[in-house]
Amino acid sequence: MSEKVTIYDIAREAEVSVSTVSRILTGNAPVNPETKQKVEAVLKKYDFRPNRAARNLSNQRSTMIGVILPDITNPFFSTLFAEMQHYAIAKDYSLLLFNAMNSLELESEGLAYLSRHQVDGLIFLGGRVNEITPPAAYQQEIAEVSAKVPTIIVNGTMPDVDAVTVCTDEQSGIAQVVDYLTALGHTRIGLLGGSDHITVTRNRQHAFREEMARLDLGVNESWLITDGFSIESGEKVLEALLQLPEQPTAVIAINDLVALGILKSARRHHIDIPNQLSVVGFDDVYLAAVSTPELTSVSHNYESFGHTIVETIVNRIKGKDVPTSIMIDMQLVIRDSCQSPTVR
Amino acid sequence: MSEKVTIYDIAREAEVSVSTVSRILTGNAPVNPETKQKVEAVLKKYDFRPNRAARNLSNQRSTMIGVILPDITNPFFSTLFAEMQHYAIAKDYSLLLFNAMNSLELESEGLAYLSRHQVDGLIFLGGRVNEITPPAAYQQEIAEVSAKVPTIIVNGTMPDVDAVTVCTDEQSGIAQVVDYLTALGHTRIGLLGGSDHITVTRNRQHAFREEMARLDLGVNESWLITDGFSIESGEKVLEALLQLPEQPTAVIAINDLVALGILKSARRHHIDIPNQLSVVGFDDVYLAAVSTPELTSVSHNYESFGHTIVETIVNRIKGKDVPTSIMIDMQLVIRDSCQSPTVR
DNA sequence: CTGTTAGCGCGTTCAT
DNA sequence: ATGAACGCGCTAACAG
Repeated sequence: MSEKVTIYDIAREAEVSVSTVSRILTGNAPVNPETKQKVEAVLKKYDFRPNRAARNLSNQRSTMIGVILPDITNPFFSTLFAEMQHYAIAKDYSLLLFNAMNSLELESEGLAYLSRHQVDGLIFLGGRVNEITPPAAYQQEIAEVSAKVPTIIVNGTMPDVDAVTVCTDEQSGIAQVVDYLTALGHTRIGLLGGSDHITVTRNRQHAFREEMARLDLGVNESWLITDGFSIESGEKVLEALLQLPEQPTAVIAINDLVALGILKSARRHHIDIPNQLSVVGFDDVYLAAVSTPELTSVSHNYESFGHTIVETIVNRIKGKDVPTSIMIDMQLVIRDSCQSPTVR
Repeated sequence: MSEKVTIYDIAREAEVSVSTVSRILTGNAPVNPETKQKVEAVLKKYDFRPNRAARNLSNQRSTMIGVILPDITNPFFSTLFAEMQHYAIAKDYSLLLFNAMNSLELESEGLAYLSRHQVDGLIFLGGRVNEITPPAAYQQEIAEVSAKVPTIIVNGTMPDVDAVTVCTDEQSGIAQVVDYLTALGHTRIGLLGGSDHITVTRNRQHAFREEMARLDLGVNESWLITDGFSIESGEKVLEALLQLPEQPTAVIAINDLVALGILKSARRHHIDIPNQLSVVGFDDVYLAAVSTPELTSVSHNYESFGHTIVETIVNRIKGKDVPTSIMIDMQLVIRDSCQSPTVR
């Protein structure tokens, strides 16, 4: 793989010393314009690429940023990853991905894996950082790693860990949804999906209760049903909802996959959406735009989300000061899955 | 990031030479069991991890395998990637992913990117290797890279390029679908989606014609409608089909996303699936199992698919002989989107 | 079986 | 502004 040509080769051919070549390559020191021209000619003659391993060894860094996430198959993560990679490469960093296959245990292997690779930074999405009370051992692992390498936790937290958190403004996102639904005339609203031990569930439920209270609307606690984050979970929570004596006229799903499950289950029960029930998703993954009906959802701005994450970790790596906590806006995207409640 | 301890440190503490430590680390030479015990004690006392950059520099390799694919957001690619990563790590290799965002141009950047990283091997999925007549420049790029680093092309080809190809047996997959549909009583079958300039489209159309011919069934060429590979494409091709004077009783979609689009469009037109039209997908992505109705599809065995790809590239990297072309079985997965044609 | 030593390719003081 | 020389951490050839 390596083009066997080294800086010695081009130094010889350009009749200068290796240090001069190195200086030109790194731009870390002034070089006479003329000799610079001469060397650069040789450089491009051989299409020279400095050896990465040697450079890493000398620099004591890898210019790689590790990413641990629970499931690259999930459109939320894959979309965000794609954006992050785009910006990372633009900033001359590489993203090394570890897919934990939804296993908190495997995340430990991921930590070891990325450690072995001496990544310069670490981005942790989902998984253990989303646990409301993570096992001490898991917490300890992250604490150790983050003590050595700049770490940023996305949409999660980890007590006693020195990491920057970048979160999307779920509070505002949920508030926007509630405002939208109530403006349509809904007062009976449910919040479906998620898991009780996961922070995003708690956060969104909390935001929901707050906004409902602000509008002087009551929350029917039996309409907060948790089960998980998958399409299957969405099917189940709607089934559960239908068992209840009373039903809401609108439901907010913890994420789009759950919303899609709700849509699927509703079809089976011949419940017309949005006519009989309004449904709102969360995350605005690309599937939201192609479901039937197309799903109204709360969107992360994936581009600026990914940009901010990478920007932040790079700044931390370079030792710049960065806020310990960053918030990204969310935005309601209105499609076809909601309407005013019909009088029944 | 690096635990400042080196093999010199442990050599000193274990009272041996660095080479002995190195030998133990690599297992490349016999070491006295006793001294081995002694050293290993020190090794784990410090939880020693050899510096990767140094090792790479010395070994002239990176133990990284580059992966270029068009869209990590596509469940086919993300699922396959997850499997490949799993096996790669088990074999002590790392996968460095480059997501080309559906741009053939960006693939060139990806090639350069992975080249810079001196990956030991390259896996190319989709994109230019799927073009029936790729631009010469693109072909040239891959030829140059594959001359230096073992390359494997998945479900595609590239003329005049020294690369191993690993393909799934689309021929058999399509045949299984046709056999299944005809066994149900269908004789009027269409094949929807894909693009004319893409090999998989051509291959599957070819397989379709062959199997239909083998069964003495005619192919209505107007029922082969191409548009693309997305959900939106699926919607469009069904719309186009409905414009035709005659319609098939069953359609095979070029992939599951197209099939999902067909399902969506059918709902809008109040076409009951499978009652009025049977639909079969291809790839068996996880969405197939959660659509309404659940989609009958042809499945790659993702696990053995990913395993084979990684196994093959690793063997090539190690200089072992590998077949230049490998075929992976596909398997029909029957769900709810097909039934016997109703008499109309 | 073990120790010594010379690279691997590049960045970087320290002189000049 | 430029060059000589050393260090980064590890492997492997060469002695012993």
